[in-house]
Parts: sequence; C-alpha cells; structure tokens
Amino acid sequence: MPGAENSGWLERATDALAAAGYRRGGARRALLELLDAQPCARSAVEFEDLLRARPVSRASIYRILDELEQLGLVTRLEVGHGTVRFEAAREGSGHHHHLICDVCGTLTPFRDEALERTIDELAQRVDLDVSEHEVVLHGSCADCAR
Amino acid sequence: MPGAENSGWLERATDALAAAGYRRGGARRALLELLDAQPCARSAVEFEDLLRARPVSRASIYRILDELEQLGLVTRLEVGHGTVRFEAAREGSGHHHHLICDVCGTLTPFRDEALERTIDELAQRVDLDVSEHEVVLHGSCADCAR
DNA sequence: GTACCTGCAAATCGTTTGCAGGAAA
DNA sequence: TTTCCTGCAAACGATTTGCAGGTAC
Repeated sequence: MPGAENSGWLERATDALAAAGYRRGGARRALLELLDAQPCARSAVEFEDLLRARPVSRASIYRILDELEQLGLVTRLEVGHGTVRFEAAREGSGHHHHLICDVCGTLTPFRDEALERTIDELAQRVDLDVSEHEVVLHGSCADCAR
Repeated sequence: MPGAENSGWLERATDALAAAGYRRGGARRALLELLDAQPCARSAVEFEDLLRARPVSRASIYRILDELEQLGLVTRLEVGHGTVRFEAAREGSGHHHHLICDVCGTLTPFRDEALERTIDELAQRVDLDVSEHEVVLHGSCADCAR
C-alpha cells in the first residue's frame, strides 16, 4: 500500500501538536518521522530499536505516543500477546485494518471498501457515538499453512 | 443476549478437554462454569474475584485460560489498557463483537448479520487462512456523551 | 503409584512515574 | 528565566514460571 496515503500525516501531526501548545523537541520529531514512514503498526520496543540513529529513551517513546493518541494522531492496536502496537492514524486511503498470522505473528494491513461501508452503516444503528473502529482477522498465513 | 446462545458451550468445552487428555480438576471446572455464565469478556482478575466461593489461584486461572485458548474454546480480547479479557468462544447466535466506551471503559456485546456476511466474504478474498475475526467499535456511550 | 493439577511465591517484562538536567520560547 | 522535554532509574502491575504437595485415574 504505497504512495498516496502518505498524504500529509506528518504535517497534520506537526500542526496539531503546535496547535495544542507542544514545543518541538528532537525526540518527538524523530518519532513522528519514523511513524510517518511505517507501513503498519509497531511496538514501542520496535520504535526504540528503529531509532538507533538518534536514540530516544523508551520512556519518551511511550510519553510521546500517549500524547499522539490523545490527539487522535495515532491508533493503538492490541493484538500480540502483551505488547501494544501503534501506528499513524491516517484518513481516507490510508485507513486500513489488519490480518494477523497466529503462528508467526506477522501483521499485514488490508483495505476493503465493502467492509468500511458496512461498518459505517452499523455505526449509525448502534448505541454508541462511534469515533473509531478496528477489525482484525486471525488465521495462518501462506507461509505457515496449517 | 440471553438464552439460546448458551447452547452447549460448557458441554463442548468439557468434551474437548477430555478428548485432549486433560483430567478433571476442581479449579478448571469452576472456571469453565463461570465462563459459560458470562455474557461478555472478563479479565483474569475479574474471574478470580468472581470465584470467591471456590477460590482459584490466579496462576491457575491464567493456565486454564491458556489451555482453553489453545483449543479454540475461549477468545482473547485485548481492548482495555494493559489487561486482556477472555470469553467463551461460542458459535452461531452466540457469536458477537464489541462496543467499547473509551471514556468509562464499559464493554458491550452486539451482533450484526450484515457485518458477518461482509466479513465472511472478505475472509475468502484475503491472503490468510482465516480462523477467527474480531471487530471493535470505539466511541462514547450514552452516559458519557461528549 | 504415576502423571497431572494447583497454589504459592518468586521472577518476568511491558509500561508508567519521579526526578533532575538540558533545551525551546 | 520560565516551562516544557528528555533520559535515567525506580516503581508498577499484569502475566508467567519453578517448585512442592495434593488429586484423578
């Protein structure tokens, strides 16, 4: 899923943070850029690892991810066993859901228009003011065929 | 969602455990019955609490839930922050998904035929041998209206 | 009697928090 | 200079594991 979906998330996030009164800091900027470059959700530990070039302490990673989540800029995905993953909350064509192989743990993003339509309709019928939704399909991937 | 969906989960689980060679133990039976009686997912701590009448150590609760998950008898739901919840994996009319209020944390089950149909179709198009799926709608409930 | 099932307590591990120095405004 | 941002290390809390005694078969 390359290309167009990178339509300005980094910029939107930067603006939103500025508007919310946050200052610019090296750690935050590094993490924002890394988030923007990811194709799918990653754990805090993975982020720390990917940030070797410009080390950022894990505490900061968690703090920053938390701020971003509060502002609706990142989505929290709890799927693995025990670890939480985060990803940039993109709109339109960047919006996706996940396939997870319960054998090897690989996480793969996918999009489906019919699914989105069904969920949007459902969201209106339901007794909750829906702000977000999440779909995960579990199973075994081609490599781990049963 | 009362009634018919309790169609034999307890029995099915008991049989599957026997077939898998597990012996009967007091802790396991107590937890199985409790699982069968729950309308929705609960955490290990909640189970421990609900089992006051016939105390079961938390370690056993985790171990038993793990066995049951391996056998596909319980479903793991990671939604709260940090805690995992489990529920009996029921079939047919017992199958459901969840609404979660991000303000108060209340978890509510719901069913939707159109959603199931859409997901079943989707599951066939996707590059994964799908065994299970999970949908969560986030938002704020009536009591916590924005 | 043997192998499994449990409880207890200790060990893990992801995540959070307190605090002090450094940087942005 | 004031307030926010970070890193470090300690604290937390959910889950897991080792071990010893009890129990199903």
